[in-house]
Amino acid sequence: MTKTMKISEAVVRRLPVYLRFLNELHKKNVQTVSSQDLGQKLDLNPAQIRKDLAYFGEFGKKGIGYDVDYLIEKIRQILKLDKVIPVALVGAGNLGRALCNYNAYLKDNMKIVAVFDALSNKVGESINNLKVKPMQELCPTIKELNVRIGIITVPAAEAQSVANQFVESGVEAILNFAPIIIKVPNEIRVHHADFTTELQSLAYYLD
Amino acid sequence: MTKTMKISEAVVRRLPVYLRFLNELHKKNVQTVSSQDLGQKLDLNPAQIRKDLAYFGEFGKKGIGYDVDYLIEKIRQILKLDKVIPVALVGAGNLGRALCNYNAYLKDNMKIVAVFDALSNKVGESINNLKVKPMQELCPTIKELNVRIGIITVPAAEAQSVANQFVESGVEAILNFAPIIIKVPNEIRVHHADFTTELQSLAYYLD
DNA sequence: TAGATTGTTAATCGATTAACAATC
DNA sequence: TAGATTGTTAATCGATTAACAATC
Repeated sequence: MTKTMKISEAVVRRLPVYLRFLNELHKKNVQTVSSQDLGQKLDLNPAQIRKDLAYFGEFGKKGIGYDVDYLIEKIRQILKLDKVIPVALVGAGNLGRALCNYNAYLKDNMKIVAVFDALSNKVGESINNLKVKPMQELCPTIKELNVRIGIITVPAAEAQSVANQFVESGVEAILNFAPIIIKVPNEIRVHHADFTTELQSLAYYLD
Repeated sequence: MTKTMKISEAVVRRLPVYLRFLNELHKKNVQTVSSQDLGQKLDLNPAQIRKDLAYFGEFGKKGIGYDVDYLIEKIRQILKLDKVIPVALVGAGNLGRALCNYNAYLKDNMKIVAVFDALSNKVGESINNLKVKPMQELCPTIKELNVRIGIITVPAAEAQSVANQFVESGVEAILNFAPIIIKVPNEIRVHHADFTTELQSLAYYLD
């Protein structure tokens, strides 16, 4: 079924979750896993997991399940994590620093290769072996390092301007942590990762 | 339509987005807003916005739109943000510190009132006027301060244990930043805010 | 009154789940 | 062979969007 076909966002968002758990199984030397097992651990319906994977190919064996290592390889390919993806981050505040230091965890081929900040007292600081650069260097650096994804961790007031600069520099996708909806051309993908929204929607479920 | 009725998660997640934008309008002294305006700014269908709000009451005026201040008040009530909600955080690493310092932004009545860490060298540190406490004090402190929401910013390996302690202490909802699915009793609400997942699903959309 | 915009019903669209033949 | 589990179709469920009468 590897045809061209719009895969729903919900499916795409589950793939990294599968990948993460498969990586754990790999570390534990588990060879094989069934959709049943996966579903139980990830709180998902097994049929859904099988269907998700089947959009991209026939990765399992009937009566057996999925080979862990093979499935890891396949999901990495699907998510384009089979080669290193250079990422840039703007906003060397607390959150930005946290994400940079997480770099180690971003093993699956995501690598923050440049950090920028508008404040001159931040510029030149070292974060996880990266020197913070001034905003003027954003565009040339992004082009030079072939950065494909941009992360925004600046205050809301500056987020749109940073997004514009990312777009002009040729970034293809943006992860925005600022609490504001940023507008970009259709061909650029934006994900919003705003934890105040997350926290406030949690409050609804309090008794 | 203020009946008891299961409101879908998708609806609840949009409410904080509305609230945030309405707060902006309020600051600009805008009196009234239509679902049309809202939809355009937030990239949502106007009909959807009207429907979302209509689950909770009749907040608009036909031919006019919604009174900004009144709608803010109503959404705050719906999200239970009309009184202060005490929040606790475990894990005083980079991410934890970032969230604590964000406290200022959490104006809408979410307040981090306690921070914990398992490492003795972290304990006693001051973050945003809060002293980091050792894990043994988690349960008594949470009960004393009536903490209702817990935030987890520890490594994946410790996240489940922290969640268990939150649950035992009487926390009602958890926001988990650790890259692992944590298991809790049904009556506890958990939201996962894992940015590696977010970043990896972005990669899918690269050309 | 004419124009605008809500609240709500009906229509559409899409995603999840159940069921089962195929097969390891 | 008997048991397990996939891939996939069909059934269900739920969410989004369109349309429009009500009304400010």
